[in-house]
Amino acid sequence: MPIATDTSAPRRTLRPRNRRGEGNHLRAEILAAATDLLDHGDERAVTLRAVARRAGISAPSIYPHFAGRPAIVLAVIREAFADLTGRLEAAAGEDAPQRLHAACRAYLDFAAAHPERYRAMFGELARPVATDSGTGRGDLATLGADALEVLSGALTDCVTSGHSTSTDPCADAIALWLGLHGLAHQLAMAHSFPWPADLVRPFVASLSHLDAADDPPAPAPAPAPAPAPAPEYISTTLRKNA
Amino acid sequence: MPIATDTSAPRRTLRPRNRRGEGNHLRAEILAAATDLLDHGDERAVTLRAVARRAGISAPSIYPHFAGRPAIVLAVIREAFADLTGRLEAAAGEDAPQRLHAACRAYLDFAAAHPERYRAMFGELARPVATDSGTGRGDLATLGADALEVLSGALTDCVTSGHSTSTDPCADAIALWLGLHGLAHQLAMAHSFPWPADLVRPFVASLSHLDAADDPPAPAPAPAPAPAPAPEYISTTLRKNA
DNA sequence: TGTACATCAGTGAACGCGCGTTCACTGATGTAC
DNA sequence: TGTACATCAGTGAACGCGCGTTCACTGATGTAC
Repeated sequence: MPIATDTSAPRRTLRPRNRRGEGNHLRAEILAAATDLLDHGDERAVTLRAVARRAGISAPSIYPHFAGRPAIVLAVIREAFADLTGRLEAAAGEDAPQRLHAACRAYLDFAAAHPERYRAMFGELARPVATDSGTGRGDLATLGADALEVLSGALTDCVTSGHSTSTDPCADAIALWLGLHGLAHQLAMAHSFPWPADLVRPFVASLSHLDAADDPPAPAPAPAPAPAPAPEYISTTLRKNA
Repeated sequence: MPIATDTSAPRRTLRPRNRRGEGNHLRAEILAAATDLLDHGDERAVTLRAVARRAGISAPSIYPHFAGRPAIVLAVIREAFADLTGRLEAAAGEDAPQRLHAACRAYLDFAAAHPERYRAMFGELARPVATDSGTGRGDLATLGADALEVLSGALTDCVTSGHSTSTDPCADAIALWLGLHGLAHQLAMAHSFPWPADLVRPFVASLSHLDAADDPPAPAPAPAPAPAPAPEYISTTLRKNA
């Protein structure tokens, strides 16, 4: 069996070449092709040649725009973090708790909509920076911080407006994000979304120490809320311990 | 630049062949070699030929023991889940809350000790089962459930023994595991461990609704506990919002 | 006890493949004169 | 306005590599007689 399996796309179209002076348009197309490959496969599918095929260009045409394969992946990740941060900032609500909830949902929606992308983002963040130094991976941490800061700020707003009883918003912001990350990773794993909203809401509320009065009453506060679309190894355990 | 970078191990030793009838000993050695490669690189480093090199055998010698590369990875993951479950079950304590805390620490220690392994475990769990059906990936979910059930059971014990005020241990077991997973993933990313224990403890206690009286007093309950070894994008955010 | 033989454990060479990267090139297009 | 030219955008062929997998094989070892 050959290594790659995507032999179905020999060349998408006879792509018209950019006009003189607009060569950098190709950079965005390469990035889009790489993101597409990541979303519909996994990180291993993002090879230089596969990206070139997807973009409808020859492989060497990538080099004027990216130093090589790692540079492409890095750019995809960087763009994804910027996208995530933008979505978090765009989350709106009438008051601070609603804004916090909206931001959390935006975070989880992002992970659910682009599971492999989300995994790759934090996977790349995970690698020790020393692997290939000097390629500008340091600012990935900054990008992660930008996204996290939005959440952290929303929680702080809840505290200052009196909607959260958190006595240590500093630590609770960490806890909230850790919880969201666990949940998001879980959402990225379980391809059966949408996830029931009544799992997310109390989870966020609990970690944020939000007043229960701020929450709309849950549709069914039964002891066993029957998490139907949950992945097997969650629902199995629940059934055993319920 | 070539694809793989590990050219430093042409052949470890002239490995003596197993005696007649003991050929299946090699299976364990192959598994150990693959696990070793995973721990010291990433999942992409686990190629069939690299495993063979590490094990000191020729590449075709793997086939009597494993159907191919995916089968090796799958076996590594399966073994890792069994290992994790065993560690959780071995966690001891004088009462239910201590057992729960010990299990949580064992969980996090596992992730911190074998970051790439931990990531690969849940990464493999994440892939849709339909990718290569019939290769026995279904029971991965069962393995995940086994590990989770230990945690879930420990939390239930806390409730029945009156140490947890959780009114919905079913949902809280999910929340606890999600939080742990987020924390574990974070630990797997931040290579600077040991993580401060006073971050984990309140986190677990909060998610488990443990009575505060059960906890030993924190060493320094200052508002800003100065999470020194935290990864940059956490500590940065904290500093900004502190 | 000796010997032929079946089986086991593992090897070495070879295959075709996709990969990353290089090199010299081609044709279009804007610009200087 | 016309024309030579520099530059730009991108190509096609080729390289050496490691990969997964196959095939026929080799030598040791236990076993039947």
